[in-house]
Amino acid sequence: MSSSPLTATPTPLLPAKPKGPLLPHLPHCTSLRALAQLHAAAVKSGLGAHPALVTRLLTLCTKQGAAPAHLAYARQVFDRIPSPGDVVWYNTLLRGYARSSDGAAEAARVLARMLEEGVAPDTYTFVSLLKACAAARAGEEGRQAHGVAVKTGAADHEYVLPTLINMYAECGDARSARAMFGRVPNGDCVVSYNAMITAAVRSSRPGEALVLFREMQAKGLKPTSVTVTSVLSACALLGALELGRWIHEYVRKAGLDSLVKVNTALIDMYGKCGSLEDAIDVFQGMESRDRQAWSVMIVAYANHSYGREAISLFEEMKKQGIRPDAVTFLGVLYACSHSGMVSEGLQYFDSMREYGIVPGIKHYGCVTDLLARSGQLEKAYKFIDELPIQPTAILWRTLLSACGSHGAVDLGKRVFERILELDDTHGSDYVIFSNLCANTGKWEEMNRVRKLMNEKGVVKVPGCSSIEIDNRVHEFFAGDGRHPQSQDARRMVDQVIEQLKLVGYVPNTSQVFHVEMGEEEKATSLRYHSEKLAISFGLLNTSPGTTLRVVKNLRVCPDCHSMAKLVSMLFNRRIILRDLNRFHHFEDGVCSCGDYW
DNA sequence: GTAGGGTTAG
Repeated sequence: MSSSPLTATPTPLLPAKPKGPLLPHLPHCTSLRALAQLHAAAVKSGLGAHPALVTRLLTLCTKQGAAPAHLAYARQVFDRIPSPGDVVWYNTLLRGYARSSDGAAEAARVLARMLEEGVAPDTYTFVSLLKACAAARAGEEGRQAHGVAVKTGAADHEYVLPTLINMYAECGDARSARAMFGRVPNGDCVVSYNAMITAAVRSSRPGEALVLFREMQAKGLKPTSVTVTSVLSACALLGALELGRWIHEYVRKAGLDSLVKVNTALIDMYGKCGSLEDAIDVFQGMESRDRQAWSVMIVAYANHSYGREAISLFEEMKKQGIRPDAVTFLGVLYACSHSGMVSEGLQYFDSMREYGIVPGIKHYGCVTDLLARSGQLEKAYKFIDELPIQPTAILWRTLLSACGSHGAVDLGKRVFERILELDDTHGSDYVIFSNLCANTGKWEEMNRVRKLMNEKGVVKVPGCSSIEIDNRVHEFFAGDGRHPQSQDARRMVDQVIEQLKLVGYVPNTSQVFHVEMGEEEKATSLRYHSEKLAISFGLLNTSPGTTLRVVKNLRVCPDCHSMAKLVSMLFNRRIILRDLNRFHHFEDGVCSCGDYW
């Protein structure tokens, strides 16, 4: 610091009439204090509003990653100028607001001042202004900015239109976004398509994203790296492995396979679509990897129940000097909780502090899961109860589900009541608790819960599983016969169950209970759970040694899990079973999750 | 200067 020219008296450093590359040391100075010093000196020598200095100051204060304090300082500098006449100054300041998440109101004030001063906004002005509105989800400011853009004729500019689309989409106004998209001449603008596709993915409408993607291809528009990353996200949401592979092929042909973001999206897609091998291949083939690339691979291992591998990757990442962030730690904690690595998980949780990461609700959720799954149920209850932040129903739900698998009906009742205080609309809470009652013989309590469930009109979603054989996807719903070969599949389930019984398989207790209660329909739907139908159908149509990839979009029940284990051994198949967003790999009677799930 | 990758539980 003592050798820095900034600590010397700054005044002589300022030439009377700065021109050309002003103050050679200025671009290197990033501390607010040093900047303030320079500006004060400039003001003193009457150069406070010198264009080159102001531009330089504003640029430094509003650059990527600038602290909010820098941005506030930029505003101060700007306000000191008696009558700013150069549109570039406004634009530079606005660029700063575009990069912050709460600068929409300030940005709108800057536009107002421009108009007051009679400075005409240009296309750059609107791009930054609209970006600021999008980042802050400020639809009202965005609409006003749009109005001004229309008046000045900037609204249909090739850079402004995609920004408008994005702004409306981010602010939740899909109709206006569509309307802006409709203004694109012939609809042949890749960036506008990208904005629309991205918006669809971000609001969880992956199907819509794919429709747009096909439409742009039909028009002969060439997908860019941005297009493929968004479309890969859509594939990940849908579990569309084949389309994902097709995009991967395109990525290779188009030479986009060296881009870190594209590869990260590929790893994520493969991980979420159930092909861990392909995810690993992409990761290993990368020339360089950033924090997100490492994180996404760790999350993929964790989601496939390969906890040890996730952890060793995390250690390798740190060794290579990449700093983990909040998401990386989520992957690590998740990995620990699914491999029964309780003490390691708690240690990693504590180590977050060393990286200056404040745990969020999701991290607390992982720790709850870690404690609860391993049977430390009271400890988990206390943990949630004493959180520094307000727990959500999700947190209690995690504990309730562990109470279910540990048969802890008394604690389960307390937890169930905590959940109802926060959210009484979630069907699975009633199901888990009533099953817990059934399994522990608390029939009266169980009937009470069922009645409550009917009173609340809780919606039950039928379980659905699909399996792909020879490029055809077969869909099965719990207990029903809508698949043309569902009768074959059912017969196969019965056969499989009979064979499994010989090696110690016991059908679950609630199924037995329903039969005893004369509730045939419920018993049937349990006997023919969608994943059982899909697995059995897979057995009918493949030969030993093949891999069955079964996608279930709801939770897999313990019964089906133990069935899949035995099937993998008895019928010599590898089974990859999707369980919500996780995957279980069954081989030779063993599951990758080690039954920690 | 436009658009893009990773986020608990059930």
